[in-house]
Amino acid sequence: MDSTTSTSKKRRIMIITADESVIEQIQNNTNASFIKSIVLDGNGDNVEVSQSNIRTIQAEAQSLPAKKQKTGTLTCVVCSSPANGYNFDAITCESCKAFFRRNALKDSVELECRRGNNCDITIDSRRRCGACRLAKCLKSGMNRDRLLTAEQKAVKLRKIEENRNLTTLTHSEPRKDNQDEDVKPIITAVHSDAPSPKSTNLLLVKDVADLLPNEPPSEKQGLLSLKDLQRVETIQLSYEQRIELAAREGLPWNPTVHATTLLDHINSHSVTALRLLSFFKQIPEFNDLNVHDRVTLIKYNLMPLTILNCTLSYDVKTETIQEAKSDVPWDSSILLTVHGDQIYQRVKKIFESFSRIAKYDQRIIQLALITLILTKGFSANSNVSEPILNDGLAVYRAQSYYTELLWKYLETVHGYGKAIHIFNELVAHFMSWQALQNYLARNLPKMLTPAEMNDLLPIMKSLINIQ
DNA sequence: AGGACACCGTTTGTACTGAT
DNA sequence: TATCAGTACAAACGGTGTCC
Ligand SMILES: [Zn+2]
Ligand SMILES: [Zn+2]
Repeated sequence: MDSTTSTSKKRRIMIITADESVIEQIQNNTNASFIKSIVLDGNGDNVEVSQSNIRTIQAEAQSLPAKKQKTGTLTCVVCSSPANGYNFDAITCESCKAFFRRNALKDSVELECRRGNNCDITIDSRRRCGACRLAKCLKSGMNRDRLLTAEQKAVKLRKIEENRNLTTLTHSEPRKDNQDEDVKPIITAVHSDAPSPKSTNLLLVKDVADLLPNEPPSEKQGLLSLKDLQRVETIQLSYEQRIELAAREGLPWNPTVHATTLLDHINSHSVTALRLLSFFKQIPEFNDLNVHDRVTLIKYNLMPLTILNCTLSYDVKTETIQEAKSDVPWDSSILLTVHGDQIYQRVKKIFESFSRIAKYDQRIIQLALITLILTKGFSANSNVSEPILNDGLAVYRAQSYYTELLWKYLETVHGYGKAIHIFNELVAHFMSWQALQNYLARNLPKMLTPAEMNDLLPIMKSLINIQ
């Protein structure tokens, strides 16, 4: 583009470009009040873009300082009002930025055009139709992915809060019993601009509210960094991808087939196990371990993790577990018939406890799964001697990393108090599960006839550890 | 019937904050 | 320092009820 010289009173701007957004940028490149009058002028009859491609603009007599020019050079690609820079990957004005932040995740039901989905969006008409404005935002290159997720917002908030605490602590001597109640604003603040109660985007509101700290952690350090959060997100994705990955490598059992006998049930479990394995294989620290150690960890730790793993696919309503859409859902009745009511109730209690955590935040369970698969001697079965790890240090390092990640995630996202509570719950119930699981593992082979033992899938044979 | 107007929840625009 | 997410808050909007 070219902008030619200007006399003291007039400036002529010529735009030569195929990029409409550039044209729009240049269109309104002087001080806002003046631009407004120009736009109003042409807008009475719905300006067509071509008409304003080349436009003569009179600059105000007063000389504009350089800084003014700098902030006024850009034009919103959505509505053509003055812009400052990129917002969500497009050059937009502040109001389109705010609009996009508030509406980008709404669907066509919440934002519906009352005309023909082709409303013109200008600085004056932009607020007349949210649907078309959002459509134009997206068409103009604004990117939903640039919105921070609830978790990311919580992380950011925590960081700010942490900094505040730190600076106030270092600046003023800590007073003992301070009755001042100026901690609140942070908490109320988040809600004020959140979607209103009427909006259906309640999930987000709830998320953010839940994520807020209840009490400031006395800890000064060790909160989740953005990288950490991305890692957690990747882990969640890996977990979701396990189904497809496992399917690609081939399953020894058809998960769409209903299992009737105990043998069938056990064999059908190979699908769950292989999927879980596919999840772990996506974890770099796990995958980098040497083969022997990997096999050892899987062989001794995978099956006990089933109870945790299943909570992620548990449907509270139907009380069934279903990992993939096409899978046959199954329930706990087999446990009751095989192990009896007493055992069943104990397992159920533990399961429900984990299930509550899973329902609260699946990522906690996913991180716990990784932490626990990396836990040496986890099966704690005195009868079976577990092989020694080749590179125990690497396993230990990986395990510490994920333990810490889990803790940081818990503390940052759910707050210190909740983190303690959840962590306690996880550990306590897992310890009782260990004991119970040992008992079950020892009993299971007794329930099968020798012939059935023979029909066990090889993978299940090795996972159940018979011999 | 209908215009003027207060009321009130929602939406929008803008100033400002803070991390990177 | 510049940039770009976010929050805070006030103005604008739009639907509703009330009075005349
Ligand atoms: Zn705009
Ligand atoms: Zn429209």
